[in-house]
This record gives sequence, C-alpha cells and structure tokens, in this order.
Amino acid sequence: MPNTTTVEEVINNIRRVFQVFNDYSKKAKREAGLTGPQLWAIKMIAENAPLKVSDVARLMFIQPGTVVGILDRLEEKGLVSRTRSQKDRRVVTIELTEEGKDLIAQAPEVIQGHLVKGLESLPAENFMIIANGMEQLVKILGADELPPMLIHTREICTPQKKNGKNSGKIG
Amino acid sequence: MPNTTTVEEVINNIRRVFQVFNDYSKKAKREAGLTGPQLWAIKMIAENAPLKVSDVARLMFIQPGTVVGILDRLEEKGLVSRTRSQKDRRVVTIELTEEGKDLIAQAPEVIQGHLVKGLESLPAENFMIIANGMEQLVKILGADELPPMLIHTREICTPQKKNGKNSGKIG
DNA sequence: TTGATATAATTCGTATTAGAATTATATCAA
DNA sequence: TTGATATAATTCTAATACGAATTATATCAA
Repeated sequence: MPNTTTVEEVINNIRRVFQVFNDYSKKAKREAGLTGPQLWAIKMIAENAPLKVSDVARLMFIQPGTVVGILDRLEEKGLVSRTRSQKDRRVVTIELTEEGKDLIAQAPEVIQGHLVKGLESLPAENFMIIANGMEQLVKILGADELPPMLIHTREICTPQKKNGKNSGKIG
Repeated sequence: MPNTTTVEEVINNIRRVFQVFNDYSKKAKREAGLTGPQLWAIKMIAENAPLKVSDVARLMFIQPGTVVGILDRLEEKGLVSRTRSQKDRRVVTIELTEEGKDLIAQAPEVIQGHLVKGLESLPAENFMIIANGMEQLVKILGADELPPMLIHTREICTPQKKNGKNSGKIG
C-alpha cells in the first residue's frame, strides 16, 4: 500500500486522467475516422435521437455554437441529418443517417463509456475508494456547487415528433 | 458516510474537477486580464526563467507550436521578452519584462497552484483517500504509462546564460 | 393585433490545441 | 570541409471551445 504517496504523484495522476480524456481524439480518429468530440456527439445522437441542437449541447456540456461546427462536419461526412421542425420552426432535429448508424455499430467506445463500464465492473471496495477520493478532491477545489452531468440520462428534452423531412440545406 | 455513491455521482465529480480547471480561465481573465493558459505560462516563466520555448512547452505539457501562440500574445501585451541566444542561435530565451513581474506580483494563483496547496494542507488521512482514489482511477483508464508532470521541478533544461539582447523581432 | 420578451440555431471573433511542414542552426561523421 | 542528421522555433491547417451578437420564430401581455 502506498502510504508514501506525495502531492506530486497525486497531481501526476490527475493529469493522467486529463490526458486520457484529451488524447482520446487520436485513438478515436484512428479507429473510426472521427475526432473525439465527433464520436461523442454521434454516440449521444445514436442513443437519444431525435434531438434538438441544444439537447446535443446539453448532453455534451458544451455551447450550442460549438455543436453547430461539430454537426456541420458530421453532416458533411453524411453521418447525421438536420431537419427543420414543422411544429416549431426554430428547432432543428438531429438524427443519424443510415451511414451514421452503420458507423456506430463498429465505432469504438467513447472514453466516457469506458469510464462508466470500468467503474461499474469494479469491486465495491475499490469503487468506494475512487468515490471517496473524488469527493474529497471536489471539496478541495470548491466545486461542490457545479451542476450534475446527466450521463446516460434519457428525456433530456421533450423529444419532438418529426413530420417533415427535407435533407440538405435547412431554412 | 456515502456508502451509496453511484457511478453517476463519481462521474459527476470527475466532471466537476474538469470544469474547475476549464472554467478557471474566466476567473483568471477577470482578475488578471489573461486567459488560463497565458497565466499558467507566465507563472511557469516567473518561477523558472530563463527558459527556452521548448521548456515552457514541457512545463505546460503542450506542443511547442501552441506555446508560440501564447507567447505571441504575452509579448504583445509586453509581459514577456524573447531573446535569441548567442550561444545557440536556434534557441530563444524567454523572460518576464518588468511589467510581467509586476503583474505576477498581483496575479491570482493558477488553478494548479491551488490544487498543490490544497493537497499539501490536507490531513494525512484525507490526503490518502484522494491519493488512493486517483490511483485506482488511473488504473481503470489504463493511463499508468503516461509521463509524470514535473510540477515545480527546477532544472527542466540546462538554463542558458543570455548574453545578447535584442528586443522586438527575433531572427 | 401588436409589441415586448423569450427561445433556437447560427455566425463571428478570439484563443487554445495538435500535428505536419518549414526554416535556421548545430553537430557529427566521412 | 562537406554532407547527413538532429534540434529549436516557427508557420500552417484543422478542430474545438467560449461568449457575444444575429436571425428567425414563438409566446405572452396589453
């Protein structure tokens, strides 16, 4: 048991966790031809479609403006479709194309998924070690009040029935 | 004691830690007029100058190409100086200007510094909880082999004596 | 109905980041 | 000395990200 762990080692470990999340883009790109955020987005869409643009943003914890760029690139690759909602013409409904669904079937797990599976398959004792550690860390950083993550939470929005479909440019 | 912690809560906590690091940029910008990376860079320089560009990159764990952009903006603000080394004309020596030193004196602690201080001031027991938790997490993510962080490590490089000084454009 | 306000998506400007290519300089071997 | 190789900084391209502004549409109140 490492009862001689130093502050430096802990920080190294925090950094390693960061790096894994950040560098996952490379591995994803190798395996699926998509960047990390693109893969993360398409997975979210696959699991929750139909989604509004703002829902994708909420699921990924990024700004809507950033999602637009990611969707542009996914649409360019023919993996997702944008459909202007008839019910509320401000809304754009995001879905996977057939090609997108095919890709998802073989796409590697996103890093977030790895983490969930890793934690779920852990012996209770080891899990509690992590749980307690993260809780302490959050307290140190004064991050207690930040909103929760909603990973894998369904019903993020009231998903709208799409009635119209006009591929290509929306307007 | 939270012996009912769920996977979701752990992931929320991980996310909170991430958010603290990412959102710190805003606070830094408010308090010092610099973005997070800019503040982190200038702190590294303050503590280790003179540094080569590649040393700054190594200290920040980012690519040299990225550092160039950050240094450009810091130089534009008059906070750092670039000096082409006489000994080895490939090398550019980075130092703080007087203005940069003044800013550092009042600049807020970088988030990394907060973390170090927080961990150091923790009761041994709580510290070990975090240490063990992070170690487990690193194992799950298979991040064991990533290089160490070198926070606050001196003598990253053989710091060169600067003999020449020609402010402005280097070449 | 009309005007004020709110909401959804997008665009714009700035910054950060990686990775690849480029330029300049240094070093080492033949 | 010269040529091959290595190293340092920089430039370039593409992607991500935020916040602010913009456009289009919806909703609510007068």
